[in-house]
Amino acid sequence: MQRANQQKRANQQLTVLRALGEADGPLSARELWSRLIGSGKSVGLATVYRALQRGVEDGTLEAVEVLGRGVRYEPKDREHHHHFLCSTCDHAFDLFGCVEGLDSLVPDGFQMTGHE
Amino acid sequence: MQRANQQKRANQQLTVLRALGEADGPLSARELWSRLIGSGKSVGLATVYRALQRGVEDGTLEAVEVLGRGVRYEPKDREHHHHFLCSTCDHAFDLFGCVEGLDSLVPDGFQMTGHE
DNA sequence: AACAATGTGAGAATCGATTATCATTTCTCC
DNA sequence: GGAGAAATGATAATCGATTCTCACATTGTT
Repeated sequence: MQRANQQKRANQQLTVLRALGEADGPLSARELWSRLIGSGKSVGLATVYRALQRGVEDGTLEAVEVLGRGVRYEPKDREHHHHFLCSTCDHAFDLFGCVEGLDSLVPDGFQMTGHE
Repeated sequence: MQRANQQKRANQQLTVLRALGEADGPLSARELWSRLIGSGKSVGLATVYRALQRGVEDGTLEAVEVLGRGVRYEPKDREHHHHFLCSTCDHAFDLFGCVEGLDSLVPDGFQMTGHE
């Protein structure tokens, strides 16, 4: 029996999603996991993946691609925005607002359904 | 000794780079390889990787990231442009021209060095 | 031709990211 | 409190992409 030095572990999913919601940009599964561990929360990487996966399934989260750094996740309730990657700290941040002139670039025969 | 049914194989690197140059957009190593094989050219996947790698090293090629589809390569001599992914055929095409209004989105404290 | 340097192909090995497995633990509902 | 469902963590397995290895082919040089 050992429990004393083991912190209470309940509904880790919420813990995970909450941490993601507090981030200033999209996080990868591993980044999110690191933050959790770093802040003293004890969760397994697998649980983080599960939480993210469900989040995407039920539409709470959105998976976005940040350049060559793989998939990252963020709450879907944020308004339309983009991201930028800081070349100094290598972290992806939210970038609110949007560019213009995209429509005019679309070649004939194609129809734009969205942009990232 | 077997040679008859084996096509002449010389400077495959050139064959690879030429094929890439004829593409209408950036190609991944595998895509490029498939095209070569498909068009009757016999090259090894490893050779394609080597050709791309050297191309990037000597500045002939540029590695670009296309959404969640991994790294793709294209000749570096093409003027500044972007890409779009056809959701029907799942192929990445070149998109000439550029968007506007990016500068104004950059938060204070950051400096934009480029965009993709 | 002979030798050394380089190029090539096929497949094994590696590397990261993600998923699957399974023994436990926690929850939910009676 | 107890039974079964769901959640969790540790780690093995998987999957793709890329790199490595190595025997052999090709080219370049005398």
